[in-house]
Amino acid sequence: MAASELKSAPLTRRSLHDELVEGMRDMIIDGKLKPGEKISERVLTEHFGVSRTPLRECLKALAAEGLVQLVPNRGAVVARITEEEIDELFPILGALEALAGELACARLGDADLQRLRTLHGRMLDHFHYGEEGPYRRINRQFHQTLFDIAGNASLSEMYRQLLGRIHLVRFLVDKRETDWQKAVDDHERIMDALDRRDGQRLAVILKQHLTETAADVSRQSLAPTTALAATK
Amino acid sequence: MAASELKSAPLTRRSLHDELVEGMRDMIIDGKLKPGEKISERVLTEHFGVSRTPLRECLKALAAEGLVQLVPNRGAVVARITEEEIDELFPILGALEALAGELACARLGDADLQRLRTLHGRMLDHFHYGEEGPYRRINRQFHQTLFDIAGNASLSEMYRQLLGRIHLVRFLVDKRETDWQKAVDDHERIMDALDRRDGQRLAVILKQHLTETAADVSRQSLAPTTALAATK
DNA sequence: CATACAAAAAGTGCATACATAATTCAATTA
DNA sequence: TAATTGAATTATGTATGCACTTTTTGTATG
Repeated sequence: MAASELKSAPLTRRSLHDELVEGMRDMIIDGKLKPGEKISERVLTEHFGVSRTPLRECLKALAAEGLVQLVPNRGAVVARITEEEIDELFPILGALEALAGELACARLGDADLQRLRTLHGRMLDHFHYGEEGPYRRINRQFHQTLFDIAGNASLSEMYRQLLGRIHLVRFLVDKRETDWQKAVDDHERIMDALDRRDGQRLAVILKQHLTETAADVSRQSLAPTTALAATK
Repeated sequence: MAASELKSAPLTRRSLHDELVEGMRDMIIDGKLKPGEKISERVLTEHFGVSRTPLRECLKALAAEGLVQLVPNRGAVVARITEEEIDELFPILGALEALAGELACARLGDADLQRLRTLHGRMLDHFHYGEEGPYRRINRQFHQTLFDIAGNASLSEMYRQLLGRIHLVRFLVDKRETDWQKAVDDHERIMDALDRRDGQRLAVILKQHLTETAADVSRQSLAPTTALAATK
């Protein structure tokens, strides 16, 4: 309409509610709020310096996203992921990754391939030096890049959302080196399929890759899950 | 308000916000609120007989679900689906269906198979009599049953959510008989794969089935989309 | 000492009130 | 008459208040 000649930065004025969603999401993903933990409206309104209204709106949105669980008349708790849910979510993640891989292959440019190769190389380095944190960071980046290349924004968004829920297990998981080795092997095969631009094969590998990860996670997460529940 | 002496049904006391989400979802899916249409808080609070607070909470949730679009300082509108989004969503739906088919095949009991056969038969009948509405109803039921059999609640929920968004195009689509014939052929192949309990094949067919549907829809939806935008 | 009960405290759910941004519409001017 | 401006209206965004539910705590009782 009218004066759409936005001066310097009038854009930043997002709604309070939106910033809260992002802030809360980060707090949950970063583990400042742990799965199963009660979400006190009073504490959080003070922390963010807002009133209850936008905070509660934010909680509804996060609940729809699956990061928060609302209990009638008893407020909200950070969603706690169960073993069943893990078993459910990983196959879905696998299907989405497979699709992303297929789409990415179909649009894969030389520059894209180079970018993935670089990331893969850095992952290998971190693996050989046993640097698990950095490895995982680059790993996430690799998969994210694959989705970016796929060029399906809705798919990326679903992936991000699912990953957020699944990362709730990260407090419970202690990946062993044997599994790590297998993951690295998988990534070799992923790169190979990418090099050949074989979307079908890539899809199969990615799906299988995720299935293995699922088996790995759910095997280890059972006991700590219940332990956390008891945490005051 | 007042006398909440719910003797017989004490369980039903869900939060007001929850009921609103359901009500609004129905209104959108049923087309009482059309894509692109402005959502007036005043009108809806009067319609549902609630205050703005729970209604606004409900809108945040629906926005997270993708059925509503929030415009800062300008309220909410029913999400309008674009051609790009359709092209993005159908492959995702295809991937989810493929996964569901695979999982369902692995758990398929004789009773399940019988149930699907019955539904398939009814679909064929409706097709031969040219009853498109009933055909689609049973068709939805068929696919829903497939997801039920798959036994992955998270997958079903994602399917339901995606379908909600995709159904926003239903005001725009006018499926032709040729396409319908192809869909029916696909369903024959789907039943065949189910009979053989061949999950791999079923996955491929379902995925392809959805891809065809996507091509069908997006071809016809372009013009009416913009037309609707102008609707007062 | 454990249990049961009741009153108080705290917390949630919803409604209302206030502040601010967007829209409308009439009056003024070119 | 068309365009523009600015007050008035309307709507949204946030804060606060009230009613009701849940939880806690203190007290009495077995």
